[in-house]
Amino acid sequence: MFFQDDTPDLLRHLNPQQRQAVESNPQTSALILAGAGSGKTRVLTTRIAWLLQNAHAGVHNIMAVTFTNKAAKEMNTRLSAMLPHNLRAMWLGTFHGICHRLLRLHYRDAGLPQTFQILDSSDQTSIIKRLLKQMDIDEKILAPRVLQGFINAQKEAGLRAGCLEAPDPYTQRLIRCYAEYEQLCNREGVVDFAELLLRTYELFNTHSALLSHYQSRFTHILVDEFQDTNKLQYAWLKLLAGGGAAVFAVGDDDQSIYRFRGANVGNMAQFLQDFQIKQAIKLEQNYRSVGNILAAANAVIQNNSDRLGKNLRTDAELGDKIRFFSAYNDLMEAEFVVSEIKSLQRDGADLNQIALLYRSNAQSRVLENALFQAAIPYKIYGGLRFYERQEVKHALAYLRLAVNPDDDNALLRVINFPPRGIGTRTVENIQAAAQESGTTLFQAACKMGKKVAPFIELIEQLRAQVGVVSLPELVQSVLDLSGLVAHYRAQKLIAEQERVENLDELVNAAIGFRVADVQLDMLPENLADNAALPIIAFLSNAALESGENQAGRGDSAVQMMTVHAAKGLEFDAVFLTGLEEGRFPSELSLNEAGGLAEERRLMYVAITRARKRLYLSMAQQRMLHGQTQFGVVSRFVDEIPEALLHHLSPKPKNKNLNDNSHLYFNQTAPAISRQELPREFDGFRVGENVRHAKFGVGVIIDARDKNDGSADLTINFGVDGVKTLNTKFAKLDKI
DNA sequence: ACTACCGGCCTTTTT
DNA sequence: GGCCGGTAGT
Repeated sequence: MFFQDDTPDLLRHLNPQQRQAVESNPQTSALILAGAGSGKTRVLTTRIAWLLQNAHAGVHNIMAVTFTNKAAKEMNTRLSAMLPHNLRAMWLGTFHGICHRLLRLHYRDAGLPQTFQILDSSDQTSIIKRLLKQMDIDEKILAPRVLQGFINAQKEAGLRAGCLEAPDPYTQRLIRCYAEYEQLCNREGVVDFAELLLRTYELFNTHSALLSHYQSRFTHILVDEFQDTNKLQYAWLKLLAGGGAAVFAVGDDDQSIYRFRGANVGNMAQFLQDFQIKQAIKLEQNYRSVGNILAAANAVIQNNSDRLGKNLRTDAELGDKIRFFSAYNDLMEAEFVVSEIKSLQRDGADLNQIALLYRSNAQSRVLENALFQAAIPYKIYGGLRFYERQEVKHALAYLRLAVNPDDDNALLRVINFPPRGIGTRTVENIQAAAQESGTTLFQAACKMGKKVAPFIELIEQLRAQVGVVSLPELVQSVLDLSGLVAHYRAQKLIAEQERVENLDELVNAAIGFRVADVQLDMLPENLADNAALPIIAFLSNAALESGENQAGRGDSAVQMMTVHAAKGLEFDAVFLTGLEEGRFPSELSLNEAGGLAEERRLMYVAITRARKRLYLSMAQQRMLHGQTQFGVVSRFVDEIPEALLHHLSPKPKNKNLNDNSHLYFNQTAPAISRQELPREFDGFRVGENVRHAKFGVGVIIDARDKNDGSADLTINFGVDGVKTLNTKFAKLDKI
């Protein structure tokens, strides 16, 4: 064993905290609390390089786990640039990707068919709908999404239907459905996302030789975004590291924003305890944002209790103040954003470096419209991704049937698409026959006679090509023989022609697909004998990867996305819109325990995306879901020290108003002035702002005449909540 | 069997 | 305001 003497090189660009993290004891576990913009990925990758260079581990001893494919790719790229090693033997991937790999390798021990397929969320939804129909349960009584949430939550808690019990009939029914769902998936050879993890966990638990093999192989496990792990992922990790592996976990409790899908911040404290870590290492030096922005972020997040405790600092200059704008309505808010972007553009800003953020996707439309009108290029993230498009899913369903005709979900998807005269009645007959004989739909359909014969014939034709022709050729066959392309081509709408292009793109994806890229060191004897291997790999990849949404990256465009989607990204200028009570923080989150704290972390994530400039804006009136909503400023804006804020005012046309003057309410409202004024209730109108001695400023959201000349006003006071006050008793001032 | 229209619904999102 | 699901009509 020899030690390379270039270690200092590797560490030269690290600050003392980062260096302490990278050089922490290679034999023990560590928790790195990495604040936003503190060089988290750099520490993670440098740690791996350091372990290798100092021979603390070989490439094959390392497992690096991330949450997204993007993060995994990023890490792979950085490592390849840093190291002379061949990284093939290192396991680097998402939790789901790694579990998938383990299940493919040990499918027999895991009790799965070799050709098992992965369900994405929408596949899971349709299975559940089918299940409810089969069990004769009204969707109005038990919503599919409720059942889906229940099943996923149970799996994430590590619980099978068989070990669940409930006193109340409602939960009992949920459990029955869960049990039925498990059977259905097993029969069809499909596995949902949570199942990938749970199966692997159970596989390890029941096959001790297998577990100890991997325990002794992976002596170093590194985990990114540790605050996002759920209970099952943590248990999985603990099990795998149980042989004494050193776990290097990097995370930021202040950026935990996925509790709603099972992420458990408590895992960080649990980890410190379970792995006997004396103290977490904190990275508190921020390299991203100017001083004022960082100060605002720190001020907001300080309102949360139960933090592990961390305060970011920077050596950067203070920079501009944070600009705040209160618009009369959502249209004017969008107008404001447009004019500021134009001004940034005049100053030579790169549009790619401008982000337009919002709490929920529904808010994007008005903003998009305004940008479009102003001819400012924009790119919206978070729409449908490639493999989620219906035409692509249709094509993949045929492909699935070619590998496994027992995939009922895939069969139902395309048995009559494109339309071939197999209606609901016929499908019901097939389903009844299948249930009767306990077979899959395909098996039942084969005995149905001439109505479905052409479809069966089509599937058989595709099956016959498996292993005979190449993957891209098979995809092409699917498109031709199924009539999918012909169907879309026959449509007049331009949107349908785009679908043809997407299907062509699918063939390209198949051409570019390398099995080796996905299933790195799958044991040859396991699958090499199976002619369906390339197709299975291609389908699994489609489900796990769902397709990059990054096309058109080259042209310069304003980046539009939800705050969630912005996590991990950074921009020179950030517009954070819709800062109203009820929107951000979201009304729905306020009802649940810990909901407000999570919204505040979301606000913290949003603020810390900005490098140089941050704009905050709100709309006093907003059209949402077809009705006008009235809003007061978000409490999160109030949590930012006044000294950091610069209030901008709406500028009435042809008037030169002092920018430092106070906010103008209702001064200019071109979009609204066309409307009639709302009815008066004892001198007040719905939508107006009022001031109350105790509750402060609020907005009237509803009014009701009493018969004595007074009126009951329902007023939203923001932080102080919604109150109903009578004009005769409450002292209310119009403002 | 298929299409066209009406009514209810609505966080956040990755795998 | 837009999507999905159910229903009525061809």
